[in-house]
Amino acid sequence: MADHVDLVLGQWHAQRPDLDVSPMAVIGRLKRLSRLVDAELGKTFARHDLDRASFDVLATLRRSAPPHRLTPTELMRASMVTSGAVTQRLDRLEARGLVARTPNERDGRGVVVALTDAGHELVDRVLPDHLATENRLLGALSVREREALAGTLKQLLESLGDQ
Amino acid sequence: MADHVDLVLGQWHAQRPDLDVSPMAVIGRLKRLSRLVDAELGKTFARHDLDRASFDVLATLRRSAPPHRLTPTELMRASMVTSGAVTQRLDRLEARGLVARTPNERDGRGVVVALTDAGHELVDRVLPDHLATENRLLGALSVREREALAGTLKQLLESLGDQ
DNA sequence: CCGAGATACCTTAGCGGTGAGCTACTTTGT
DNA sequence: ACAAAGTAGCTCACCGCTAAGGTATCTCGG
Repeated sequence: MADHVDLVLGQWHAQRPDLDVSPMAVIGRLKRLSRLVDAELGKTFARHDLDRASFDVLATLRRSAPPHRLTPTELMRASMVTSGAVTQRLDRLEARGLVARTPNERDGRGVVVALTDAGHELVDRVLPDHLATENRLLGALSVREREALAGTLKQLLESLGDQ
Repeated sequence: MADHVDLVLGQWHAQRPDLDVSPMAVIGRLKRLSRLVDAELGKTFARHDLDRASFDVLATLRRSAPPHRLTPTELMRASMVTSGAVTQRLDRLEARGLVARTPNERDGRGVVVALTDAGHELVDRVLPDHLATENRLLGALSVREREALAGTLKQLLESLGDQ
């Protein structure tokens, strides 16, 4: 069987046989899969009147130790977006009453973001659905294959200095 | 060793031991790796005064059979973006003289997009640099590991109906 | 204890993408 | 031959993010 990237590799081979395009077999598929997965996960979030960015914040707060409070800087580091993006995400979530900002008592420059009861309930309601979607997306792989894939991806992330 | 996703999985286990969050070991790393790779590839494109979107169009045209002409619809299918995005990408590339739009003689509704000489030269100049970057990003993996990874990703893409 | 530099968060202009909807043209079915 | 449906490409309002820069506060060496 052939996927889109196989076609691309074949085209390159025909047009530029002098180039070694083998890295594209991995990187091209990575990008393509990431896009497809993102779109699918987005559908699940939409069913709960959420988007990826908002869920990202709620989930990061939810999985932190009680009382589920983090600073915007901590949220920024976890989410790989800029500080401006975090500010805007929090503005939206705060307007919906899903998180609350309070002054940081230990640092006059800062604030602390906490899940509200509504935010806590929402993220706990979405989580099982989200995990089911993720599980479905990996349905083609055995448990052993998933573990091997996770290991390889981890190896790559570490080599690129993640965390 | 532990990467960011290992920490996330540990947090979920502590806060919600009832949930099986194992799919995140794959999907979380996929998203994170895709972001890191995108950022690195972007640096290479920036050195050539390009961005990912523009290179995507130029490369798609370049690898198609001579005379390297495609319709906007074909470009849309290859790039996984909407028709509006393709129009805007072509507007930018056309303004820079890297592609040219001509009426489609076979279909009065359509146009045909061709690489100009300048576009052809630019993409051929960027390609080796781009492939070197991709190769460097995969440096942590052996050839055998890369092939296995490509195979697993392909399996997933096919299961999700890619192409 | 003070001044320099670092840090936390926010603001804003600009960018590329989406999604809805438009016009023009082609295809299909009778 | 013609109406209906489909398709090609474009337009535009909106959205979330980035990058640059601002203000307020903290930290730390001298």
